[in-house]
Amino acid sequence: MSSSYASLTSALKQAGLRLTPQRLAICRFLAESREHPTAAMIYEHLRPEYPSLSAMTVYNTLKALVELGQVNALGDCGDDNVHYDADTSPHINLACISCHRIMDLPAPQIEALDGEISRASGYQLLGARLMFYGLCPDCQKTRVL
Amino acid sequence: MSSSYASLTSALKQAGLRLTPQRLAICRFLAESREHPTAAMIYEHLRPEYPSLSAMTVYNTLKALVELGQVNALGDCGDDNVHYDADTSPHINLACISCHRIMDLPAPQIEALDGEISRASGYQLLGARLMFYGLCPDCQKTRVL
DNA sequence: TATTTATTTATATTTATTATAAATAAGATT
DNA sequence: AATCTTATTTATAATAAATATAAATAAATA
Ligand SMILES: [Mn+2]
Ligand SMILES: [Mn+2]
Ligand SMILES: [Zn+2]
Ligand SMILES: [Zn+2]
Repeated sequence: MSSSYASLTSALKQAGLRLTPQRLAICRFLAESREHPTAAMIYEHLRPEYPSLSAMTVYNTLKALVELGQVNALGDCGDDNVHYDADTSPHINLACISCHRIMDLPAPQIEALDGEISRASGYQLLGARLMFYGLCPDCQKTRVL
Repeated sequence: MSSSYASLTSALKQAGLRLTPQRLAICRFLAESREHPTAAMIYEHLRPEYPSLSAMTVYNTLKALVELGQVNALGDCGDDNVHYDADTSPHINLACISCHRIMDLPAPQIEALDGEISRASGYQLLGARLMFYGLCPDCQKTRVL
């Protein structure tokens, strides 16, 4: 389950940032998307509705949300693009190195890990990005490699 | 425990790639390093010994080792640099978002996860990059934020 | 040794992201 | 409401990591 639209927008507001139409649209897309979008994907998706939208605004808003801990930057999944995840709860991201889709898997074990890692390392944990890589069922069929 | 020098070099050899002095030096550094180096770190470290070394050779060798499954590209840890890990066994990488060091934690639970994920998703798993982010004990003391 | 092939190096190019500054919008003040 | 002030957006330029290209070098083969 992704961070809700409400939690994204209220985090921005609490940080003293204005809830502009552009920022609200970016939050809405992040909250509704299940596809771990890149900055470019967000920009292209919103452009029809906001023709004057600039890529800078997308980058700035993503940066703010990441710094507020509302969004994770997952990094690339073989396509050289940084993918973002509005679901910051501990879960496994499963990326296909062929079609570059990223799906989620619930992982109850991970929640338990958190406490153990803190204890073992002395770290103050702030977030996790758990990526497994492989070939999705579809790509296993079609892939020649 | 990192991939050994021997397994890195024999993987290159088996792939039909020549074991040049530059490639051997890169493998040696990867096998001996515990600091999850970036391409730039490898380049700078080897330059005194190999003054003619080109950054392209570092990028090419890393790319080959990643494609052979001998090295993982962990992605950035808040410093906008891709870090590499010659330890491809399932383990947790714990990155400090302040000093950007990455340490390893053994995680027996992770090995069990692998099978469960395959079963649940139908994916053919090829690797994992497990990053936890936080503040290391040192940075918890000094950090103002 | 000569020939072929792989690799390295040097250089140019690409491209995602960041920086900068002007234009615009919003909020506050009178 | 009109003016002032600040935040935000946009357009543009700059940055820098990674990639592509091609000449130079090294290694393997005949
Ligand atoms: Mn996810
Ligand atoms: Mn590691
Ligand atoms: Zn796929
Ligand atoms: Zn630290």
